[in-house]
Amino acid sequence: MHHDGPNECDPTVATIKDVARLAGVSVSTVSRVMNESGYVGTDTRVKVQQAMVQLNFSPNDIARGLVSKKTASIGLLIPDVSNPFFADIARGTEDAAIAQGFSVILCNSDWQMDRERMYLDILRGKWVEGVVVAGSRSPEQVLLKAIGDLPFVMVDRRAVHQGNSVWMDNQRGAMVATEHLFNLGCRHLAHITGPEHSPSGQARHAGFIQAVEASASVLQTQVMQGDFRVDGGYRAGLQLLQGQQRPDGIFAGNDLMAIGVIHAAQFLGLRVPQDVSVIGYDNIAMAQYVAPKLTTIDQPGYEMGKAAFEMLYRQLQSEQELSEDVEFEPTLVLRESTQNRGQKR
Amino acid sequence: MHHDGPNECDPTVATIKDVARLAGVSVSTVSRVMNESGYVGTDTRVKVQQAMVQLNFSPNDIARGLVSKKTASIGLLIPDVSNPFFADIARGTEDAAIAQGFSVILCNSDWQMDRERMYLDILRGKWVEGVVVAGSRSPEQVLLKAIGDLPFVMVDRRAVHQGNSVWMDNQRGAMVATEHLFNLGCRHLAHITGPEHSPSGQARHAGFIQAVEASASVLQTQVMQGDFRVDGGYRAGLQLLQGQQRPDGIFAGNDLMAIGVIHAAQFLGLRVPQDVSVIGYDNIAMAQYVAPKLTTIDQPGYEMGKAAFEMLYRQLQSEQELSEDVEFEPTLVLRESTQNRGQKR
DNA sequence: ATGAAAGCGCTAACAC
DNA sequence: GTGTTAGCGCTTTCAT
Repeated sequence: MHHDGPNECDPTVATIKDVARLAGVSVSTVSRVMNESGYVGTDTRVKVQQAMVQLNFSPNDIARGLVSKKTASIGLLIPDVSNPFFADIARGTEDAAIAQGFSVILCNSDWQMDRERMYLDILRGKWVEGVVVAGSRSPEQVLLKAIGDLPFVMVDRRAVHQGNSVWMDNQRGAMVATEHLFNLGCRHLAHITGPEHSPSGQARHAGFIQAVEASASVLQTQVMQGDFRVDGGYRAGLQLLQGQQRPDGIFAGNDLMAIGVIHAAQFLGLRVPQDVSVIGYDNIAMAQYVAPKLTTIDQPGYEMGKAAFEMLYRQLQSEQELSEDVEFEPTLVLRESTQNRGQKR
Repeated sequence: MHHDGPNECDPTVATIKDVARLAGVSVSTVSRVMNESGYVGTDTRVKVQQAMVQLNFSPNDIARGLVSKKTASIGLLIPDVSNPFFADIARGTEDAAIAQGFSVILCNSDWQMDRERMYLDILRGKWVEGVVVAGSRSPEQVLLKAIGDLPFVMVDRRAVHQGNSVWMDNQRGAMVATEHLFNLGCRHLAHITGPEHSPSGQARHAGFIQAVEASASVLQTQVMQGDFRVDGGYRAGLQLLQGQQRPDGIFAGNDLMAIGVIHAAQFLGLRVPQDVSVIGYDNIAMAQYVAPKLTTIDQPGYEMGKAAFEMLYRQLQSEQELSEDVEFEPTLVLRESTQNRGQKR
């Protein structure tokens, strides 16, 4: 028999059995004291607890999960953690999760549907209790199908059929941005969109259009396709700023592209904001460190991630699938890249 | 009996038993076909596979892990994902992990030892197969004790007693940075350090000192305490630049502080690099978008994270604890924030 | 108040 | 080739 004596210093981890043996009780009693379930005599409890510390016992969550079907872990499916916005979401989600004793499994999909599907399958196999999906650009039906019966909450995108998403009204945020430009006296507005299938990009585009149409004065407008990256903003900015009708106000679909636009302007010898105002979207950390400091619409990634987990957690507790969507307000962050038309400096 | 008929559309997930029943074979046969272990007749294999797809079967990794002691998951213990450097590490680690079918559990410690300890305990309970620890500032002995017998690799810090760390020679990188300043003709050098207990900060400080001492010409030098954040760099920069002996070259312990220094200089009406050259460390994405673009020492977070997982994986395969440390070369990234003393522009 | 025993979903000898 | 059986570490009735 290969029984290790309980006081032997063995390299293998102590199990509930070892504790039981050492304490001279049954495994169920040990189980009771760890879970504080059922009645246990004070003296036995003490004996067991001593045995636990003596053996440096820590329960095997895997075995526990097998029985209870609870793993105290969730999946976080995002396009890319090295994108600051998603990194913030990740941090918010993880903070909220650990506060409830949950762990989060990180999955980077790079916006690819097949990777999302793959991760979802893996997560299911690991019996995560739910999943936070952020920034997906996949068609809703396909995505929902891949999620299957996993409890989930969606971030940065509104799920049409569900009451479980955390989002911002990107359209309204875009309107705020556009109106800001208009209020500054800009009359020739341009917008640089996100990549083609980005829901948030589309919403922002729609907001730009809506704000422009709502405005009384006739405006000239241009729209250019971007990609949410500095380079795309730079290229679009170059084209816009060299065109026949140079815009006096540019709303870039996100901060990265706004930074690209500013570079383009500087390359062309144009001054921001004197010659052209530029506003971004997201309010990434970098926005306050570039020159000129970027005016933008704030998108609170950390809070959104936090809210997402909390929403998921509520779902898990109550067994009811739908709760109320959480909506964040887009707020204008005024900095140096926009200024009143004609204002000197 | 609550047996669900195999063709009934039940909400509960199919198990290996259900597959076995549907295919009319035993569970071990099913197990054999999923694991491609042992002999299975072609016809039986087909039957089983059909049953699997029909039931949309996917094996329960929890149960599997209970038996095999393998969970195909690791922990990633970092201070903060919203720090771009660690986000890059996270991405690199995750990419390398998923390539081997491993999942990574994200843990943010905020540099706090007790959080590190807490996460390590949780990870142990979840039976992760190993852990990648990056950026810790805890005393080595304490940290190693908390890690216990978990296989691990350390990133951004060299473990004294182990042969399992991925790191950069920060001291040498700092020497490169300092020498660059010196070669540019700077004669009054200043260094802004990281927070007190940061190993990388200390190494960079040491490198600065060493480079200065190695230089033949007598130099004036100053060292100021920083905190690795923009604000700390700003404050230190202000003090340095307003002092009696204004430095003509500043080596900031990281890029964030370098950006702070540049802001301080601009606030004081000083030009960078004409009046003072500034060099950072890390080469974060932001470095190329600030004005002037930051000269810095590159630290390849993504590659380091990738290397870390691969090293851990090798360890797990070979059962041997020690392999060779992986060392990355610090490389100078020349941009606009440094220039030859006296050079006009 | 405590123990015995069944079983979570799967793997791995060991039989046949 | 395929089935039987005994666990993995734990929870949970059900007795006692």
